[in-house]
Amino acid sequence: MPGDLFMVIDGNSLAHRAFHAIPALSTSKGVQTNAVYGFTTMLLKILDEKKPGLVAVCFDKGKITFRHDHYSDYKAHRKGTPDDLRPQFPLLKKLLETMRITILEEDGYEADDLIGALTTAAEKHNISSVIVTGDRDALQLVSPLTRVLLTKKGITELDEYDEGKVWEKYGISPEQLIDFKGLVGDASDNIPGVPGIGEKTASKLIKEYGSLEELIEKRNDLTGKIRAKMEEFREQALLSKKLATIIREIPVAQDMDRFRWQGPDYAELLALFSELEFKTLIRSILNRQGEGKKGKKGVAKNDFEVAGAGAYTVGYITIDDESSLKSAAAKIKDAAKIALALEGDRKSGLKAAALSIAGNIFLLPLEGGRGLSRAAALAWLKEICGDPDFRLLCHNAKEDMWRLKAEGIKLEGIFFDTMIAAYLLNPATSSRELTEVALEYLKIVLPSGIEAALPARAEAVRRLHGELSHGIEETGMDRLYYEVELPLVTVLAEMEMTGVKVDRDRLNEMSLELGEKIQSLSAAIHSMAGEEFNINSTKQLGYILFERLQLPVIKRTKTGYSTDAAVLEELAGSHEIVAQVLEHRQMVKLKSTYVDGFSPLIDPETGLLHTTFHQDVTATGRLSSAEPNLQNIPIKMEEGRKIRKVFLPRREGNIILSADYSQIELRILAHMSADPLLVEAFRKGEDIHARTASEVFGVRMEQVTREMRGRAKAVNFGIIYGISDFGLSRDIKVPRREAKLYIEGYFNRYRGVKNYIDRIVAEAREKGYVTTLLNRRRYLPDLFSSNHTVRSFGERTAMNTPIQGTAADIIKMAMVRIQREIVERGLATKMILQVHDELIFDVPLEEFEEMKELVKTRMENALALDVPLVVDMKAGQNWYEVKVIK
DNA sequence: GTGTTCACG
DNA sequence: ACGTACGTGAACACC
Repeated sequence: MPGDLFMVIDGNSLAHRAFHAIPALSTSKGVQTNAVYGFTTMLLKILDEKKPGLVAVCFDKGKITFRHDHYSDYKAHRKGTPDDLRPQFPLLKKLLETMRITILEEDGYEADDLIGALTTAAEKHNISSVIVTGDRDALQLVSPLTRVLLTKKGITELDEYDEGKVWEKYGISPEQLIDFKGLVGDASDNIPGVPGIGEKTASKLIKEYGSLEELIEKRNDLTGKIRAKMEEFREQALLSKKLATIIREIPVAQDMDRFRWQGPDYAELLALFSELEFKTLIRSILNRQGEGKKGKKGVAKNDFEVAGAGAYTVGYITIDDESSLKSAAAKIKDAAKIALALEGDRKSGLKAAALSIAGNIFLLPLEGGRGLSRAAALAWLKEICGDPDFRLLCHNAKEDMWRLKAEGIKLEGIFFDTMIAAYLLNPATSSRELTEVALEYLKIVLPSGIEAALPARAEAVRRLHGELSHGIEETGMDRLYYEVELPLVTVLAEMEMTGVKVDRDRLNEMSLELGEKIQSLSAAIHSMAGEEFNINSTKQLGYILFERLQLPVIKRTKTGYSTDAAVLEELAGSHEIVAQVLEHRQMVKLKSTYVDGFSPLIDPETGLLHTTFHQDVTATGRLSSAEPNLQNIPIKMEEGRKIRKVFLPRREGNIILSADYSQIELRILAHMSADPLLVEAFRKGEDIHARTASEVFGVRMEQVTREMRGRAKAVNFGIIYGISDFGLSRDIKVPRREAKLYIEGYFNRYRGVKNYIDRIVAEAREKGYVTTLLNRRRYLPDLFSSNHTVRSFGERTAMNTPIQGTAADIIKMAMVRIQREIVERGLATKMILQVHDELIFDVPLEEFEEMKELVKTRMENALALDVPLVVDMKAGQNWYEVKVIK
């Protein structure tokens, strides 16, 4: 047994440390896990580093220890365990159980004392120990056989102390640390020590006299104040030393063998990590386990799954000649479903395809060099992908459509998209990469880089279909999935591929103009500042404004001065430089993000801009747009709005048609809350903000001023976002008390809305999630946070998501139907953009009247609510010129 | 990679 | 007592 290292861990200390080091973290169902997570990472790391043969974790047990018998105020000032930490202790114990690590706790003793007893026992057996803790008191246990690993910053940095290091750091021996503490005391444990003696003096005295007892005995040698203190407080000093001393004579740990560590029960550990949603940890464990396994001869074998108790391998057949193609084709033809995985990017074309059916996985290489030509392989792939009668399973089918487009293949039979399904099941998770989804739902780690990776992906997609389709039905999202999201995939692909025509000449002109404007603004700003600096740097700008020019600091960020637009507007009166900076900011934004940002993304052949719509990003169900983002093209400010002039119809004579829902979110609120006033206003077709003003300010509609209407409008927005008086007051620039009155006034008049908000939050708390009209779901773990700010955020999300999400449901339904109708009628019109509540079409002149009617009707009737949906139609020669049409 | 700012609905 | 409206993507500076 000697030679083995004994690792003794202070469970309480590390749990607290982990709790504070890891920001709030919880499972999708709201179970707090930050301390468990931090503890686990730390534990795995040190076990891996030290590879101990024996391990024990000690916990405090029972509130009263022998130290209270001696001193009733012991630890009186220490705060109790935080509410969010306490429930994590059972999880920690469960973790240690699955790690097969022995837990030690004894009534009436602190973890410290147990640790002391254990290491002392180990020393008797001549076993080296290492103590892991965040508590410096453990340093007194350091000896030739015992070291201490002390947590430094965070959870991963540890300092190792042996005797030499203690001497170096404190100038005294480990045993003398308790004498030292007898003098100095410890505020956190409420150990008094000797008042007036600090670290410096204590250190000097102990070095000179060797121990506290010796010092007290020879106190007459001392002089002045210290002598008087030692006389007066000598009992207190001795008591302090006793309190600080770790008791080593607890009758535990005679049999060291009970701490022998055999390594974790991996199956149980994976199950626990899965329950706690520790995905990174699952992956690292699976990776570690999967090392060193190789395939067999003949059928290529690939161990991409290591789940639970046993490894699981999957073989695949490479299609590399006419005969293997023929036999594969025969099997594929009869397959009920075919999972597809493609390799290659949008530009360079396909490199390989993998197909998985029940019983067989095929790899189809497409880079030649084998007994099958690329053309023959692609021809077969086209037979499968181009035939709507096959039931194809994909992960991110839209991306596959782009990959296949490069080979002239249109993907037809999309039967299931695992990425979209995973999104609906939990839209809040950070990534929908196949690797992540497979890990979560199949508990497998997909290989990467090797040839076998693609067959593994196809098989994962096939298996995921089973899991996810089940989940979609169980959560009542089948209609949303099969009738909205899945058909939308092809609609979005069509939109992306169509692209938007851009006026490159105008773009270049704008770039030059903006460049000149920025130049002259820069010169003016630099001369007013009296020096050259980078205006784009908030740090440098902050220095100029608040230090050099001494302007008042309005707001701070966590790293320095805030210079955002709100701050600058407030400073605009103080110095003429400020307005110039604001304008400079605006121009730089327009030039870099839009004008110059587009250029590299425009297809040089066609002059088309192809955005990517992401269907799996937002937590609410909205789409997002990227590379470039065409959902945030300026409109509010005239200078920016001009950018819209570069967006043209794709052919001369075509027209841009824009259709946007009027007040869709407030209408949804009216429907969901059934508030009589709100419903009535919409049914009558009233000006909703004016009506709100009339209700809140208690005046007749005719008496509503512009200002009143503006404020009411802000209140209406606020209601949707989860209003606070603070936010409203900031937005409309009235005192907070006044904002508060508006909100109260609103809820007084619109009782139905108030009830709806209360109801939705209560329901969310009960179920852990909220839903939209089409049953789209969002889990809200924040609702159960003990942090007030986080919890309030959860509550606002609870009320906003059903509204924003239902609006997303509605426009998505409209898109699917409009696209279907365009195809059925054989129209040449193209849907080109969606901007949350707006659809934009590129319409040939001869289809204009038909499309106007079609779009308006389909959008307004996408979903029947208790209030009408109203769509405003605009048209023009470019996106800037669009004007309201009847 | 993070923080700040700002464009949109 | 707390910090503050919901949802995005992109550019830039700076570590």
